[in-house]
Amino acid sequence: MQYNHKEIEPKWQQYWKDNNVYKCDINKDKPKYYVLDMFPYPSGAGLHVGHPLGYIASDIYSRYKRLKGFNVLHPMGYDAYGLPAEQYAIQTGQHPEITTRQNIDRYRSQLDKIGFSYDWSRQIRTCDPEYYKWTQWAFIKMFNSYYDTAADKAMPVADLIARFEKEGSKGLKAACTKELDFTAGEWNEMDEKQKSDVLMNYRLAYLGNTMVNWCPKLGTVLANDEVSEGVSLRGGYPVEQKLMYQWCLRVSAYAQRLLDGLNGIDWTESLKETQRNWIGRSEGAEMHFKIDGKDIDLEIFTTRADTVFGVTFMVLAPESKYVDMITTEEQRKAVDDYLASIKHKTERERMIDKKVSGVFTGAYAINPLSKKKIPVWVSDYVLAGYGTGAIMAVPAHDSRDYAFARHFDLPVIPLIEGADVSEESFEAKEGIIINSEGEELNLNGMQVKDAIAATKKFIEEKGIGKVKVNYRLRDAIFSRQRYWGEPFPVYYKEGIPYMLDVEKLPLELPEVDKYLPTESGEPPLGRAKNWCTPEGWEFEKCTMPGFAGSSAYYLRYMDPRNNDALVSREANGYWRDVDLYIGGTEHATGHLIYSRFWNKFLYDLGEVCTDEPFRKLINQGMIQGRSNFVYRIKDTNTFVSYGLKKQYDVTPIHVDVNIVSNDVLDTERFKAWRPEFNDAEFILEDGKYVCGYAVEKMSKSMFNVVNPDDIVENYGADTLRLYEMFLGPIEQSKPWDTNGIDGVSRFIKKLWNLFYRDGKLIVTDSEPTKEALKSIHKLIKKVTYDIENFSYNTSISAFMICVNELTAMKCTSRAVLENLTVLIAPFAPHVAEELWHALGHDKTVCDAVWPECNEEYIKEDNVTYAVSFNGKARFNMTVSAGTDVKEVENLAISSENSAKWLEGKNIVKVIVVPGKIVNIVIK
RNA sequence: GCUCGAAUGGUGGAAUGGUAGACACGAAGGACUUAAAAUCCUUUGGCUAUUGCAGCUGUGCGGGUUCGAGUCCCGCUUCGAGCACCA
Repeated sequence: MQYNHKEIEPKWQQYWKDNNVYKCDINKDKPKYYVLDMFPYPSGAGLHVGHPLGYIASDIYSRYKRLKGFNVLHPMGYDAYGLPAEQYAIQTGQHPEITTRQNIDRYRSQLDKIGFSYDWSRQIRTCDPEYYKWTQWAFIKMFNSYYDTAADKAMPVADLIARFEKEGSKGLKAACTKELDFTAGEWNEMDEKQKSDVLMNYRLAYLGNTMVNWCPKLGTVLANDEVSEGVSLRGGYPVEQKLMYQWCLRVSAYAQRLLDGLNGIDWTESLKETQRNWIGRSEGAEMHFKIDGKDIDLEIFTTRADTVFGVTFMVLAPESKYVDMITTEEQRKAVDDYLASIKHKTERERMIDKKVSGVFTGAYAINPLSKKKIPVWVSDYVLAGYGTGAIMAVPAHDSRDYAFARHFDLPVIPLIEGADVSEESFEAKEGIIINSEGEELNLNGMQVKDAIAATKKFIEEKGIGKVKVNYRLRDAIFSRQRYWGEPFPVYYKEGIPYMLDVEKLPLELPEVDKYLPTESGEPPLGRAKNWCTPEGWEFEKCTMPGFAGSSAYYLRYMDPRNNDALVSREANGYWRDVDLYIGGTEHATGHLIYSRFWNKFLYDLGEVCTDEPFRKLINQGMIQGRSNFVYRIKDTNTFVSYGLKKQYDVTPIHVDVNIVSNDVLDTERFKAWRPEFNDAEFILEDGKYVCGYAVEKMSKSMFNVVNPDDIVENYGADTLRLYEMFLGPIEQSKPWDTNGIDGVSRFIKKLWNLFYRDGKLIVTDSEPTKEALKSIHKLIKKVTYDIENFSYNTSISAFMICVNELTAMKCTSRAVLENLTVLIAPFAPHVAEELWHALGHDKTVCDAVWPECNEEYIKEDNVTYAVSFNGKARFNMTVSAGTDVKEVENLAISSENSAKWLEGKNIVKVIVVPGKIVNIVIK
């Protein structure tokens, strides 16, 4: 039998399916292991060769762990809600459900061809009502919870109400939108609406008036992680700031826990760093500056408390509530004009426009330490959303304050010895403090670090301010003015939102006639008929964002068909958390933050048993495209080969990489490719047309998309799997280049030929030779080590070496080849299954046991030392294994080869590294 | 601007502080073949030798630690990623 992937791959895929080989259930006799891929959004373009990279890596690990005796949970599903299907629906009128289902089917057939070991019985789709029931359920739970900052966990809102009834807001420690102050009596006097508004201030899922990223083109709001540099991540449309009444999740309440949790999990340092940046913790102080002549405390946040004596003015964000309160009559018009001038500017325009602008309010504040009067200004360089929306300006030591001071000719007082502030600000946080002596506090002569601490202590004691930690992480805006998403389980009665009973879930997405907003500007759900409770109360018309459905899907896989709980206690107690999670870095500040938040919330509720959902995470690199170019001589239809193009005036044109091999163009197929090239002529070099190349994003427009189906068709799934892993470390981004694939293809054939010659099985029961045992046990050791360290490319190299060795020694021993088959099974499951059965096994190779390395076999008989003089290797010396170190030293010195190096020299010392090197230091 | 990574042949990439370039691609030469494909063998970092065994040099740049540095430390350069009027 010849190796024929077209025959064996469909055969074993069918066998695995028929025998439910990859179905897994709770089995308390085995340790569990949970391997998860980030589930895909099924786009219309199908999979390209880059998508399966992470899936192959996780599949190898799953199969390996199974052979190691673990009960492995390895599921797959689809993140089915998303904008592209909806955009397509708007254009064509086709229901997004239909598009989504078609795309899912396409994905599934592509995935099936690669031979993954998913337990498809656990498949989930986020758009299935039985799935999103639990997304809605979690939302209700969040609505009914608040964050107790004393207990540092989520608690029921019912407890909060009980507390308000007894003692009002006194002494409450809770995450909130703004600090409220009321007595029990006041609370009990409030009507339903007022109470609802107060509670909204604390709920983890709340309705709030927030500045949102509004994208007019998409007709929806977007979360911070869905916007980059003022444009939407999807589509690249401009995004503007708008105040809207929206559902939000109080993610910020979990900021510190999200930060702390990073320390205990096995993620790459760069990914953790990205999350730390995103959470953006900064430790500082909140201070009060009195407004001169008014009973107003201006609250600011600073990380540089030591610089208070250098504050020469203050700045408010244009949106700050203080602006209106303190502006004097004389300045009123100037301030109003300024506010109007920036109001029509979008966030993006504000960012691009780095010109200094601002206006004086007419008011003065009193510096609490120096007691000096300082002017208060308004400027858009201060952000409303961070800190308190007001700053104390220290132009000597902050570049933005410096620019502002220079522009409006405000004083600059240097505070650090030797700092030259004539040209620019001095921002280093070190040096000796000067010019900082007040009536009660003197910082002069201190180091910056000590001065910060001393100032913080002082202001706390005097009640001028308090130490405060600020986070950049904002609450997640949870409403989308879209159709294709989870409906909120919310209805409104007289303007007050109420949650649907959990028993009535899921609240299914209704049908609409069109997927556009209504004429009155309501979201598409405004078109749904009878979108209200039986009593006639209207349902929420927004839907949930993309990250809603992906925030807890890993929990649902544990118990996907449970209709009574997101996941049963039993299933969650057994599977616990994801041991290995593989996916792209692009989710670092989106999904991976929301998921961790969601999980921590469910943990607080006692619904899940682990605080962190993903124990180890690997980011697979992006596969880029490798585009090819042909060079057309201007105004002709003649194409010149790469090496000769300099002699002509040429235009590079993208050419389909599928008609190019090793950068050599198939000219006949090129002519047939497109009508305009039918009569193309070529100027060749060495009889070939050589193309240029470039690394670009893999996309249709670059003609560099390589489809995994084509590779499977031509080379087989096993070759595709091996080659994707052989390309380089999984975490590294790299361009796809099909050229090297022949190498792994040859390897599989060589492996096959160890078992078959002239179509006949040549495996014998003969005793394996010592060399064969050594070769295979070295392989066992190497491959085991490499898989554990996700270094798949080097383990494939080891396979190649071993197969070459066994071929050279004509090894036909069953014992050796059986081990080889099990070792290759995670990488190339089809060929392994075929060979395993050929060796006479009835059961699947998935039930085999991973072989153990026997060190006895790989012990070297002889050990070769590199003998060097002063670190320069000069000759090799072979001694028998186990030779005493002292003896090795003597042999090296007395060797003939040493003679000329030692001539007339003194030996200073001799260093022997066991099994490796002898270095003789001479003088 | 701040933070984190990375830099090794023509290419993808190997190297617990111990003979740098494993493995693979590509290229060159050869064998088999009427021919091609497939397969197999040899060479392949650079330079000098190749009628001589060999020698020198070499992991972005400059220093340092060490008997010994691609690997550790300090200072740069370039590229990539994240954050960014965040006070």
